[in-house]
Amino acid sequence: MARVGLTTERLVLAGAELADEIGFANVTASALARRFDVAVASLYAHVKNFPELRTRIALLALAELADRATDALAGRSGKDALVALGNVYRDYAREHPGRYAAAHLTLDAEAAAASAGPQHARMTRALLRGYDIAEPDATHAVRLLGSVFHGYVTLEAEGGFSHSAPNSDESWAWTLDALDTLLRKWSTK
Amino acid sequence: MARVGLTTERLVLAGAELADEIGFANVTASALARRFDVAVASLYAHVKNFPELRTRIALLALAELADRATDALAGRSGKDALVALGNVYRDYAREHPGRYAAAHLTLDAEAAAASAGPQHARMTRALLRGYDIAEPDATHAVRLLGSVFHGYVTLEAEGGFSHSAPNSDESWAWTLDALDTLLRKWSTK
DNA sequence: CTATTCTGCCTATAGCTTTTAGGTTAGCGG
DNA sequence: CCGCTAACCTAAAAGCTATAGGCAGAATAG
Repeated sequence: MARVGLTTERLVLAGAELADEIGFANVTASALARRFDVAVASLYAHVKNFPELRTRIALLALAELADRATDALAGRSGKDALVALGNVYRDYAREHPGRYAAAHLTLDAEAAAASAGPQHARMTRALLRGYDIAEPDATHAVRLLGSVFHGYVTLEAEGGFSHSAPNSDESWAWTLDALDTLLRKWSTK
Repeated sequence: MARVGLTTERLVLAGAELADEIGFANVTASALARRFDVAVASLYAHVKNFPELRTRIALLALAELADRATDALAGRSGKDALVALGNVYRDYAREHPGRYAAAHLTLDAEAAAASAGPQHARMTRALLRGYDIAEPDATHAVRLLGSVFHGYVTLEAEGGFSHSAPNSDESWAWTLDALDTLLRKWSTK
């Protein structure tokens, strides 16, 4: 029988695409098998079990996000960097809703440590250097930025901002503006 | 055979409790049937199907949250009200993680309209009256507050803020402080 | 170029879940 | 006490995860 050439990587990537199409919660081993036109049991040669596949998709998403964030921050600082980083998360969530959801799968300790998660915190902290904020305010600010980015993006995805004027792009710009003034206010400069 | 006395309400309530114990995603019709020591098929006399049960749990959570928010806002204004409302969401999410997750289930249009969702937006808007912010800034601010509250609470639940000093309570207080100064700055007063 | 080994994918199977169809019986209204 | 409603049942179909073991295509050794 024609071999399809499955590998763990291809499975994870296909799972990520499937997540974007039908939602991360609906990514099932059988759906994945159907997509490769392969028996479900064949997948188990490449992934230990289904939860493992899900965390691998999460790790992929976190890594892709970290790549984009690294690019976006290169050569920028201050509000420029703030806007760029915020847009990385928002754009990624809109282009790849399933992957974005996967990125917020709760990982066990080892997986979390091996993931690009800590890198995200470091990048946000790096962004704050442009505002010159001392500890412990810097940590608080990292958490605030993470909360706003994640909260805005998920509420937007739920459709929370689409039912009334003004449109979401305006609120997003306003929000980034507000964060910038807030951070400048806390600056020790 | 001894009748247990199932009703839709009891099922939904038990589902909500189950969600808090094992996670909203793990609330299954069979788990619910086991909890009542009843055959699974018996549930279908009280709920049309499983998705309906999930949305009913979501509606319950949204209503409970709205109740708490109403109480919290009564007689308060300004930063006092801001802190009270924020704490409603954070405390609810920590006491009832499964219900909180349920509250962010994406509902179809009719269910969403019939839910307490819009009420939450109205309450946040009411809170802003203490800051006297004109449109369209008020709408932007409603969305910002929603984003911060939801984002902070979910990142905290994921364990994102528990791995390093300062502890989460301090960041939360700092965040509410920051929001207050931000809103006062935008005040037209 | 053949023989052997490895392994990618298979079928079969078991246990769990959701959902439908239809039967039985408890317990109330008359 | 009779009968009706509805609460709960068993049976069964269909889909999902996971394990075990088999076959044949591909890589490798000689």
